[in-house]
Amino acid sequence: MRVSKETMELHHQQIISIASEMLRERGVQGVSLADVMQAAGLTHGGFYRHFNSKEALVAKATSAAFEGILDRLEKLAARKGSTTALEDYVSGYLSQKHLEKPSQGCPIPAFGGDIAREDAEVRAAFYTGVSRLLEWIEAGLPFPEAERKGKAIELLSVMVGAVVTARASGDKALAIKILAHARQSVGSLAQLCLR
Amino acid sequence: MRVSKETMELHHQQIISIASEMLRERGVQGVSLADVMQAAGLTHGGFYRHFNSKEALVAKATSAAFEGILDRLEKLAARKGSTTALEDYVSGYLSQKHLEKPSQGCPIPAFGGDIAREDAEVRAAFYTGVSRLLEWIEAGLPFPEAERKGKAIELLSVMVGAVVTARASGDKALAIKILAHARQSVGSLAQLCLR
DNA sequence: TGTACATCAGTGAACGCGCGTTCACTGATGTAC
DNA sequence: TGTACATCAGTGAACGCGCGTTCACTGATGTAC
Repeated sequence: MRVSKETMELHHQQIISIASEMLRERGVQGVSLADVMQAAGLTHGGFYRHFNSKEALVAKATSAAFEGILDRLEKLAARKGSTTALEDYVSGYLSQKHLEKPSQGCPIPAFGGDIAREDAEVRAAFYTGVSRLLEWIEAGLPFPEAERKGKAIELLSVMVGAVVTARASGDKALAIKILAHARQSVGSLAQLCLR
Repeated sequence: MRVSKETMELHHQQIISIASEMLRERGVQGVSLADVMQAAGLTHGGFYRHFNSKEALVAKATSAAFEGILDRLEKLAARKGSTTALEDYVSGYLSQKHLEKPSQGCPIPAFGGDIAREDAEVRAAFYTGVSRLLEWIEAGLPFPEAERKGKAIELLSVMVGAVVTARASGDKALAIKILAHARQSVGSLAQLCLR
């Protein structure tokens, strides 16, 4: 039966929010519309009142995943300053918690590998997310402006690579070792600056 | 109809080889047994004379992907020396060709993200591959023994992260920029040594 | 403000499709004599 | 070495299942008077 506009908007946001977590846990092909709708307390038939296709949801959920993270990061930077915020971000990124709980974590190691196979809408959403994330990282780097972009890319690469490799290793001991070495590689940001 | 032992063995190897390429192109869930068997010139019904399940094939194909790469790398190191071989490997890894042709490339950025969701047999195959790759990288690093393991992990992390992020960015200009900065970050191995 | 009616969010069954897996069958291969 | 027969790799149809998507229906919501 029909629900109020407010309820519908709530359902809409819940569908996106649940999809954005499931995407990171199971990958694009691992998420089924029936599962998403059930988790939102709805039946799968109603899905097409909210989105034209699964791809459309994946695009929105991808944007939402990046936005959720960037909102948190921007608040953190406003509170602690951009460099301290970046230090916190990096240490959280390379933590065992992030390794084991992809649903709340970075979309790049979680389902970045699926993106090349998706349609233009999804790829554009992912691209925007990656770009904004790089800009936020740049802002926290204590380097002269000319070097920041490059250093931000390097930093993100190490972090993404360490998490992908650690998650994929399938071995807890090796995973922990990989994270520890990545932390060492990234070092304190002050050390990064001296390189 | 029945074929000779030699023919069967040939088919077996073709199935594995084709699966190892498809895995890297489409991910675990994107590969169907019917597609693999058709590409091998067979019908899908015969699959179970070769493997007990799709997972069993994925495990074998994962091992084969790493083995193919490690064989090539070991020959390269024997010919050019382990450090020069490593330089070649790194520059090939961070090339546009590797970006665009995952089917012949490294399994970690290609379907590492899928591995955490697979069964123990597949994870073990992947773990073995990652470990052997790290050992090969170590051997080429001009560092004192104590630092090598860590540096190998750092180097692999940057490379994996750059390729995942570049492929996922969905934007050619950004992808090229990411690879270029990763190349710069890795530097020549001589510079790496001085850090 | 109250009533009559059009709208449409959500339901649940159904669709065609491709998946992994099974199986009766075929006929060349491999083996026992 | 030659023959008779058992084996079994490969075929192609079939299975149950879950997928994305569609649709007739329901009844509360929102609106026009």
